[in-house]
Amino acid sequence: MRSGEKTAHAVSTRFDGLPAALLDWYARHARDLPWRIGPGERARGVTPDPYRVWLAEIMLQQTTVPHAARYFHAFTETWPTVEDLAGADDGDVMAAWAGLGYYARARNLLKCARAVAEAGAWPKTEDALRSLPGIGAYTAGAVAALAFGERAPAVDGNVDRVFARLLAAKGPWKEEKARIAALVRALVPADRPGEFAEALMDLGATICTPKRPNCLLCPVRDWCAAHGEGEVERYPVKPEKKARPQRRGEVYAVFRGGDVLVERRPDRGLLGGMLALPTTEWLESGMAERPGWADGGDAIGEVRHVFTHFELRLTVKRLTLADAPSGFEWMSADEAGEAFPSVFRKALKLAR
DNA sequence: AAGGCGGGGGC
DNA sequence: GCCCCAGCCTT
Repeated sequence: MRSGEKTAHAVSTRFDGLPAALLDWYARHARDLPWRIGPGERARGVTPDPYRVWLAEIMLQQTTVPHAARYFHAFTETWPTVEDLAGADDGDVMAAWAGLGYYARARNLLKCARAVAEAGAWPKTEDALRSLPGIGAYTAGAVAALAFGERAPAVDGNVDRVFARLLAAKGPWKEEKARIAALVRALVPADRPGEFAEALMDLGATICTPKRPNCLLCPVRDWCAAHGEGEVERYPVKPEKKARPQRRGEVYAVFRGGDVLVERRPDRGLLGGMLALPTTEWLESGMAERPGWADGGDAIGEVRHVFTHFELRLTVKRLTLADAPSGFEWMSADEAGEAFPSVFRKALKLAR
């Protein structure tokens, strides 16, 4: 027997009964989330609004449920349909996303909404969804399964962890993830792909947690190789992370009455497209050049902020100017504070 | 294939 | 402090 056949056959019987056991558990323990319809409604043929499913999935990328939920309510209140969002002002959307992070998501959110509004309808297959801005492998599968009932897998960090444990996956993490993706695709039940996706995510979020998993309550424990080994928390085995370097710079809180000086950051790169305070470059060593108009300000303190790949210490200087330097403009400090990403919110709060 | 890209909460 | 989280895009 060729190894491919052997693997495929082993997979097909190894997890017999797991989807049914998982769905049975989900019928009793599904989380009630704002973008979901319950198992009961789904059984009566109700399907969720693709716009709400998509919006939630984008917000949930690398983001916790409680954090995303607050933004989900605000967005659906302000822009109830994808056509509403497509017609929104860019700055309004970026301001509404402020504080949620990974701002390329918001830029792609608008691109995607406008593409869908222009087309007049959502693409309804995994492959077609995958080609839209901001929709990758996970989100395409999730929207296809949840909103359109396609037999597609939704493999996120939760599902990777669950299957790393079921398989006691000891190999290189990249290879294990590819193996898991293929396995989950093969296991999706044709009649209930959306509930299967939600069930796996709920299992990962509430039972098969990163720390102290609750194996006693796990509906798929009988299939779990890691539980058999008695070392569930050992999995998944991920590559080591690199240390975060330190960067430093200055940021300027420049006031004119109740207004503060702001700029719009370029669309690419860190905090791209976001409203910002004037700042020097942020360097690991050496002193960044200070703009001439910023000489003479009072250093009033320091803010620290952690980004994905570096830690930042910013000296905050406060000053007043009569005229806005080229490239900057005045905005009410209250309004600016709402539209800033977190690092500039911290600096403004310190300076006020 | 690897690295850039936010932010908050749990422990 | 360190960990992780409903990942995607660019190079």
